[in-house]
Amino acid sequence: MQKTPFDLHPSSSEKKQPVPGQSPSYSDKLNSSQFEAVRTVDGPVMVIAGAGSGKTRTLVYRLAYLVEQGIAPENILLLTFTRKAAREMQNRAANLLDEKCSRVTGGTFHSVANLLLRRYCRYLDYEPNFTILDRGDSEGIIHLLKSSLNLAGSGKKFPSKRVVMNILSGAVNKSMSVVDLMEERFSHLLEHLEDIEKIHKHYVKFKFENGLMDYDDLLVNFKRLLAEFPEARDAVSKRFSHIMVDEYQDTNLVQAEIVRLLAHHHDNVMVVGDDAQSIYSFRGANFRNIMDFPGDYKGCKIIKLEENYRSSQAILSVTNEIISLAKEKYTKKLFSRIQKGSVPILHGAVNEERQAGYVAGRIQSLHMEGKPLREIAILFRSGFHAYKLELELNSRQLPFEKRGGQKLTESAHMKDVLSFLRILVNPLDHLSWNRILLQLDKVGPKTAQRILQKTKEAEDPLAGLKAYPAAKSWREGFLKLVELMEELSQTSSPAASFERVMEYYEPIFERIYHDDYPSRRRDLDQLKDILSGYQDLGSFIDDTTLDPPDIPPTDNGAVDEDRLILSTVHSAKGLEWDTVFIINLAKGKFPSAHARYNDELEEERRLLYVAATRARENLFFVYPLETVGADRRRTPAVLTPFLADLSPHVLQSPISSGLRATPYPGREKKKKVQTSAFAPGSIVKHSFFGRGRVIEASGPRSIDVDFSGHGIKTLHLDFAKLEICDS
DNA sequence: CCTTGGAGAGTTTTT
DNA sequence: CTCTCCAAGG
Repeated sequence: MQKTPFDLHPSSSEKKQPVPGQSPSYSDKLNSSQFEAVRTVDGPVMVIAGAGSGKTRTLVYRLAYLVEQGIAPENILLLTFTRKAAREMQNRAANLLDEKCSRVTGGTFHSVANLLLRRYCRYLDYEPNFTILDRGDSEGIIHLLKSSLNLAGSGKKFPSKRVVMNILSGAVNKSMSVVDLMEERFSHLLEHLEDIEKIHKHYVKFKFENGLMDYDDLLVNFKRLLAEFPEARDAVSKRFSHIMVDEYQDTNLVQAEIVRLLAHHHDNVMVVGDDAQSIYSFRGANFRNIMDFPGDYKGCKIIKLEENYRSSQAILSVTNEIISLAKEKYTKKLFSRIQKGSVPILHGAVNEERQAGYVAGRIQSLHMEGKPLREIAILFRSGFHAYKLELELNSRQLPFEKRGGQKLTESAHMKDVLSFLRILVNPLDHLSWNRILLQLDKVGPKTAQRILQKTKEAEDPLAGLKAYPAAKSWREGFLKLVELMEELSQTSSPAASFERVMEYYEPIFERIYHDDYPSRRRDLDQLKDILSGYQDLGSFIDDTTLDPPDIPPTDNGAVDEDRLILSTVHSAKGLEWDTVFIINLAKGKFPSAHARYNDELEEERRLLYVAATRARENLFFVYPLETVGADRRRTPAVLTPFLADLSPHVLQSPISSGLRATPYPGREKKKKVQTSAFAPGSIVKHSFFGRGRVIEASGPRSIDVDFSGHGIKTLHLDFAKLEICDS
């Protein structure tokens, strides 16, 4: 695994001269807006870059341009959404100009925060060997706290660790207090407010005492470092004279503040983004950041990129319509000069099996016409939506690769192994210790806690562990563990440690996962391969949480096999294919049934926009007319409202296939409820909020309703299940 | 206090 | 389906 160089104190004797003769001819390769963005070196710039408008190209050329202007690559900071994106841009800039470009500091906010915190965290009373927690780890701590605080009782319907984490993390990412967030989004759980606050307090304490940081801490602590310790801020911010931020619409408030602090001395910041593609608000992303940028940076230059170089005009006609119904946006209209390709197709299949059959069939004919499979993608809202399709593709022997969803290091057996390695780096990590102790037969949560309590009191943890009076029933296993830990403290190379851990873990592994350990073993082998690329255990551990590898496709030895891509829309961001299928475009699936509030539905709309703008030539919208719920009950499905009202000419809808359940004439405006049906003051009933009183129409298709106990909600008539009650 | 089996529930998206 | 929770047995 190629690591990004990140030396904070580079030898300052770096040559800063442009390489003659190698300069790319910028103005030939860029349109005028792009060129303008590239050559603006100093001062704040905001680039509003529509989908496919050459955003990455602009960033890459600007990177090269800055270096050519004599700015040392080490002084440039490139913040991107994924580490892969950063790497790609660095490489492309290096190809364009000079190898030096790959020495630019690049990565996600989280990875950059991590690298700097490793160096400066002593200001915050953290030791530099802190461990980063992933989502599952955080929930594990919540679970421990729930039991130790006696909140897990059977009678109490206390929210699950997952929900608790949603609340705690949501509060950080939205820069809100727990109370405020709960009142706004979790009002049905307000009765547990006190206990949740209590868990919160202990959670923060636990992390601090054990040298742990979760994803949110990386950002928050980084911000604190910059805001509260001028010495550290000056050191860091002087280091980066020029900052570029990609996907700015998906940053949250904390991240925006980090940028503000980093640019404190010079304001040399370029942010690039597209408000229409903001799809991470569940993680606290706030496209207000992009709206507010010009106000926060005096003299900001705004540049819009509106020419699309990716998709045919036929595709853009649909996507422009989809997004035109959005509530709030920077107005821009994308256009394209690409005329090839046909009008996008809307297809309703009788059920999900037929939907899968339709997609697979279409793909087979495209493939037969000579289209490589890797140029075709199938996109969906959630990972499990592709389940039936995967079966179908398997039975037709169409090779595919699924992206998004479960990560390699998220499964239990992987966490088991990683726990040992984590402890080697950070012996205070009691979450990992706990996990290891629970692997012992006859040791459960209570015993594990007692052992840990003793170790904590001891001066030397390992000696403390060794001295613990083990009960007969589990003594044997315990001694093996002690032996392992003693030996591990002697080993030096990560690979050797791993070997030794596996030797110990193997029998435990087979006992714990006796049902299916053979299939899990593949993952462990995979982990070994990845580890072999590292010299330093610490950075390996970091990467398993900051850049967790996807579960690799199960190919039969063929490395470069031509494969279809199956992906969630989120994971497809920034990518493009000749042909794109978007499946399960039915109400309750896309938009997700979880999106209830108006702003959540707006985000679902943008999500569909992102999905559709991935296509270059061919675009298929597919939906089933019937779905099967969790209880195997078949329920009729309806086309997603985002596509229901588009102009007839932008979509091709093959009625001839005879699959359209509701014939056109019948489904005119008649079925749609108008806002006028809800007079202010009338009483309505909502499936989730109960009874409420209508206040007013807040938009063409939405009304504000006051629900006792839930407050005032804005409801969209196309989505909300509302009944009018006689008052 | 631990294990185990069975029933139940709840399923987004990612760093 | 897959985790999670619970109750009974050891």
